[in-house]
Amino acid sequence: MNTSDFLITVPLFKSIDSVERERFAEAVREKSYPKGSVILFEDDPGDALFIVRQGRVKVVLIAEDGREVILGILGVGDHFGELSLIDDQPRSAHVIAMEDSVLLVLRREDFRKRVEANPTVAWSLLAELSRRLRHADGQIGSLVLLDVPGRIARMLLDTADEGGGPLIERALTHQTIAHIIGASRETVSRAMREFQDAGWISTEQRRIRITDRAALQKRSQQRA
Amino acid sequence: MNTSDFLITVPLFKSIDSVERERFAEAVREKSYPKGSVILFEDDPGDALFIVRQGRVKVVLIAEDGREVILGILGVGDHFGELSLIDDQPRSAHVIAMEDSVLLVLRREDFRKRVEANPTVAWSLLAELSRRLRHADGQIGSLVLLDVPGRIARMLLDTADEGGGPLIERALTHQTIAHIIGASRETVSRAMREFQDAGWISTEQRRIRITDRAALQKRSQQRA
DNA sequence: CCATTCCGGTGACGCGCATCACAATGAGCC
DNA sequence: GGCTCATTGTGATGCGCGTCACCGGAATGG
Repeated sequence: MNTSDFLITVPLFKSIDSVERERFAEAVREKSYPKGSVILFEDDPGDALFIVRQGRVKVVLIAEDGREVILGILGVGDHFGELSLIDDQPRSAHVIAMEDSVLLVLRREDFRKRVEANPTVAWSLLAELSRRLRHADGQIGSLVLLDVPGRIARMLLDTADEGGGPLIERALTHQTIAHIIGASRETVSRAMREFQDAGWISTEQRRIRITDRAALQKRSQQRA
Repeated sequence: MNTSDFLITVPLFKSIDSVERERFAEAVREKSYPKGSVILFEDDPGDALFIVRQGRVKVVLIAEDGREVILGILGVGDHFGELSLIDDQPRSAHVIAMEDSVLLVLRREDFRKRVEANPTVAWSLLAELSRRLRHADGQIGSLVLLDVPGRIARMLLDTADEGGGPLIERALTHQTIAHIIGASRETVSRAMREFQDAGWISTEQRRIRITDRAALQKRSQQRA
């Protein structure tokens, strides 16, 4: 698949016509990152937008002692790095490749030119930032108002929703879930086991099936 | 001060000309809210943008048992409610007047029309959402990576920065700080006392002076 | 100016969860 | 297959902080 055809599948650009899409396609460069490599560092000045063409990356904050929080996991069609292009501030987090990945890179100048020529892209961007802001606020709420099992329940429901059904494929490891919800790996293990014993979920290697949505929903709204 | 003159002072509209500003001024309605009243409810459908003309409001999530998190406190010139206008989703949080307040209300249709006529406003909006997203991500990081004293230190530094000096006027109550950083009132009290005893801050009724910025900075980057 | 509500301070107690420490199973690789 | 590294399961221990309880003082408003 060529770059222009790929861009059709990216929500951010779905509203623009083929001529403009071709312009975007010409402006991007493709770059590969092996698993584990750092794509960009927090506090660096940023002058590019990235679009995931292949693979998966995580957006993380890392404390001095090495503990980390995952702010987001991005897959094919997702993009990151716009913030620095919009407000000229340094990168707000690290981005690391979770698998071997291929990214499209769009430099600030090209980005600005293209967005100015396509006002609808600005609107798509607003919609995307709104989505992320809602999600971030929800995370803050979870962290303060829910205990660890509650946060896990919430996350399972969210993941299932965006997956479209009660079956979660390619489930994240307990360690990764722990980094996302702000807990330890061990606590996640124990909570997931309890959910299984309670009959709320069932797991068969890398897959989680939600068998009692109502129970999880209830658990995700209150502390034990 | 008439509405149009007030709008000059609002960052969101600072880039538009006086003719367009007049149009905005004609499109808004003014509304008063007594202290403690709820301006909008989470999950309600939203079809208006609000601009604070007088007073202070808080954006909050509230759990079933009544516990609350404050996502933000907005003062004169700040605005809220854009998310629902952008993505047509329900309100993501409650907004409550912390003091007697006067708000300007701009309905969806007028908002859309005006923004389409003024592309620069879309850019201002993008910048504002970026700011909030960075802040929200920072909050998530704080909640996961820092203990309560660390979060307080961070908040004091942030507040001092936007105040422009080491003196924080009209400081928030311990209870309010607790709601913002996700802690209990008592723990905030004890931590603030420790900061004082350590000589990092000094407080004289409603005012906090940061006397050892470096110490606070260090404390805000690691756990005890 | 008194009464009521708000605010800050401090002790005691208990629990959720991080942390440490291993064991066991599973997955990728030569 | 056998080796290694990633992943999960589970016990023991300790502590940060929420919660409850109660106090004096400041602010507010009728």
